[in-house]
Amino acid sequence: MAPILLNLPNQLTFESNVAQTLSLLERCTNMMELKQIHAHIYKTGLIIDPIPVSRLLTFSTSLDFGNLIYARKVFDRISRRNTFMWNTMIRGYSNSNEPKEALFLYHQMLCHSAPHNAYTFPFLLKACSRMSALEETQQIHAQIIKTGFGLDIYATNSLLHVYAISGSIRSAHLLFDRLPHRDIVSWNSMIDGYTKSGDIDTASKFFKDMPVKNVISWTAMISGFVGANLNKEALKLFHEMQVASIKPDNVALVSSLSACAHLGSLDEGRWIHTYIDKNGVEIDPILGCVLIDMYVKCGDMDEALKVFRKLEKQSISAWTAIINGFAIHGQGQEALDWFMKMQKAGIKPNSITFTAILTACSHAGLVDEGKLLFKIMMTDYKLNPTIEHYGCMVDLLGRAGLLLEAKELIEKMPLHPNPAIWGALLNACRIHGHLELGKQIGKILIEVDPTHGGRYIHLASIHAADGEWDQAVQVRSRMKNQGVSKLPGCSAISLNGIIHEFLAGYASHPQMDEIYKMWNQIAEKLQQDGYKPATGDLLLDLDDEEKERAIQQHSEKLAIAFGLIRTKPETTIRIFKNLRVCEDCHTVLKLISKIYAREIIVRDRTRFHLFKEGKCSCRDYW
DNA sequence: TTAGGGTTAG
Repeated sequence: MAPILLNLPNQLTFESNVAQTLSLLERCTNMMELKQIHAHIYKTGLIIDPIPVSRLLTFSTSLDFGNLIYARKVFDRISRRNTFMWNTMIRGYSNSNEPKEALFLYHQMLCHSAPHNAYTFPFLLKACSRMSALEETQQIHAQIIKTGFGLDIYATNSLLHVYAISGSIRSAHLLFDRLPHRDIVSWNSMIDGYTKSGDIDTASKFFKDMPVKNVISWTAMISGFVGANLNKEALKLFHEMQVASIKPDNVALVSSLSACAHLGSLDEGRWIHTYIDKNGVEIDPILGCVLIDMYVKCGDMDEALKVFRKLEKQSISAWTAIINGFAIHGQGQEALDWFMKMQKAGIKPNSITFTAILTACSHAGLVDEGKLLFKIMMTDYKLNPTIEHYGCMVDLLGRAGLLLEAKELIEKMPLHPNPAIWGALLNACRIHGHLELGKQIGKILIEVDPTHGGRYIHLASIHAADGEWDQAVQVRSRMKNQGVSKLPGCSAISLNGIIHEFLAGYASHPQMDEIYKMWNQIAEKLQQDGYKPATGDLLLDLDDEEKERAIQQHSEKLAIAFGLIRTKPETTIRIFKNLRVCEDCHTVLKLISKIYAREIIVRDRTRFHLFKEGKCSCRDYW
């Protein structure tokens, strides 16, 4: 380690020693150097001077290079601690993974009758916000008023922020209304609080009403829209932000890229990537990860890999995003290869990496590999499986037809099964025709998830598949009586940067006549190829002709017909669907890829399907 | 000293 003290003269006056030591502390870049300076401070008697000691604390509590344990040892040995020192330690803990310690320290501060200042409360409240500690926040709120800091904008804004994001948005709103002084931070916290409480309308109202907006206000609203799955609104706001001449920073770019990933908007995503390159935006680890994920979810693995290779440092999240990319593209072996590569590069997989690799095994039918990975995750990596991992395993076993094993896993798992777990098992029952078990699980699912329309549809379709039409109709009416609606199937296709959306059975597009005409042509060619509509997925008690008509109006069929009209021969057609592709549409898309010699890429709710020459990349395993 | 970001099963 560099001997930082080498050039320090031996004989110094007290004053010039203070000056030179402070200058050394300013240049200090790591704990080893800091320890040398600390020894020097001790040896030369500077330890009685509060300024160098405070600087020691500031450095050793810093997030990047600090060592909080060391800082605490220094702090505990200081005989006369001033408010700055207490605050520095409280701030250190509030940013650490033991924010509770900040509150303990504050308690000690009170016991020592050390005076507060305006900096004490924001640090303390930061600790509360990290823990969502509402009761403690209320106590500190009282303390703020008692000690006369009730009008301090930093203290009140910090309070507002904790209330807003810790599940007490009403307290935040009350406080906001009573504040004699509000600034942009107060408004931004309200926007963030309302979006995090799921009330996007009130958040929008605050955004609209605020007198001045900065990049944080715009980003809080954009990420609020993304969180509410209103990705189109998020991108619209991103554009409005450019019109308002607000320069997006990394956080704004991350939120907007995330919206592109959800929508599958490759063109928009590319535009943002170009913006990043042109403006020399530094790709930090989060931005890098989201950029990869955007390309992954828009179906462009090659570009995702290019971004990955160009990253200055490949973080665990970047590796995970790539592995997940291969997983959802059904390239199980590549996912496994990258998982090995990652470990060779010295990166230890985390819990999310295992979710990605188990998903890869599940989508590719790699049962033995998945089982082994699930085991070594616990034994070798000491990671406790979460509900997500169990979800992957139930899906992996269920899809492979090992239903009993999947059911056993659910019964034995130490966590309470959630709707997703039952959903995975139900899907397996549907694939493998285990109707009795399917009915049992369908009933359980409706009980645990009564507001989810898809659950009723599932159960009704299983009854229908078993010819129990009365039961199917009963489930449907129960759904109707409960006021639950089904999420309509929606397929989107992007042409020249414009997204065209199609809803199942809903003739909303201006070119609908042309689209139906095209579909009739397609249907004729399909028939010539020996295709018969598979109506098994339909739950309604319709006659066969009606069933055929209903199935012909599935959104992906309308989107493909439109894609064939509007794109040149041989162009790849990309479709994004909000639900799972049905069996009939899957068959049809395979045939169209052969008859029209087109590559068709469909991203459904869970994965990508690449239809080419009459086959699908999922090998009909989805 | 206070406010906004990511990768995760179905």
